[in-house]
Amino acid sequence: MRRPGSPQPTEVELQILRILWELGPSPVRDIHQRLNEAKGTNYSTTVKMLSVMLQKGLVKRDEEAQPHVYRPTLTRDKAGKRLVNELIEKVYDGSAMSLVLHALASAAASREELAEVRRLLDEMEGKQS
Amino acid sequence: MRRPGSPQPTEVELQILRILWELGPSPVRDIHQRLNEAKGTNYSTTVKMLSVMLQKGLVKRDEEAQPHVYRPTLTRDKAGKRLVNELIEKVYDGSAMSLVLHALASAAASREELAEVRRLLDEMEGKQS
DNA sequence: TTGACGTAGCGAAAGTCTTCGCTACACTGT
DNA sequence: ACAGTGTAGCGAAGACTTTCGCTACGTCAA
Repeated sequence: MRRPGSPQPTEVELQILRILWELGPSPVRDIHQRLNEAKGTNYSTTVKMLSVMLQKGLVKRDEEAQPHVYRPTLTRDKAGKRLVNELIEKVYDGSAMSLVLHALASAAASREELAEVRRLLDEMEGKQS
Repeated sequence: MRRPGSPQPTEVELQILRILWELGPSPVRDIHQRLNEAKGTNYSTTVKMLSVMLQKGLVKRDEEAQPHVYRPTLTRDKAGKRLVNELIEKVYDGSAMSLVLHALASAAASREELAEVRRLLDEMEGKQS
């Protein structure tokens, strides 16, 4: 049993969250269109998934609007952070750096992005000493 | 359906892989001891999970040895890389850097580790330009 | 009002993951 | 040979996730 406050999104739920992150608050129709393109999902299924997610607290909806408008309760950043922490915990036994190294290694990073990492690195070193 | 070559380990499977990564090739008994400590699993369950994992190709076993000795087919690094890629794909829409930034941010990194990241960064910039 | 259409929802089926009871086999010491 | 102990495996149950058929309701135009 997962505790109510921190339900890790499942596969399809995550897929729906991604759509919502990209589109912003949307009615079922829009969400469904994307999901259906991606994997041929039936409309009923999309509605059901959203109702499950609503129950889990992964999305909220405005029932005033007609049709209802769904929005994610988690930002992409928050969800990402959770999943990263989980990954670090589960695979790297808590060593975040191993993960960073892997991620860097698999990244085709742009110069700007690398600079960004450097900046963060500087910041961290500053705080630390 | 997952294709046979790349079965993503499930929750418990990952837990068992971690144990194997730590202990090295081991008989069920040793694996079970750890798993049981961690979550009170029944011996039968451990055996079953291993047989499932064997079928999926996540572990191999030496049946000559008595009792049989299990070893992971994936290194921690390989498994980690796969999961990181999956995470990047699923949550960050392919932007590895966002993940790196998150991971860095959630890391209580030592000076040596930060230096290590810098070194890798240098290397990447070198190759790129 | 009536029919067509878009939207919402329930409940059950199908699929996957995890659990374990029970059975069976191999080896050891008596 | 036999009981005791450790090891291996099957198959089914339970939990959770994902799917969708079918029903119902509201709105709009004829």
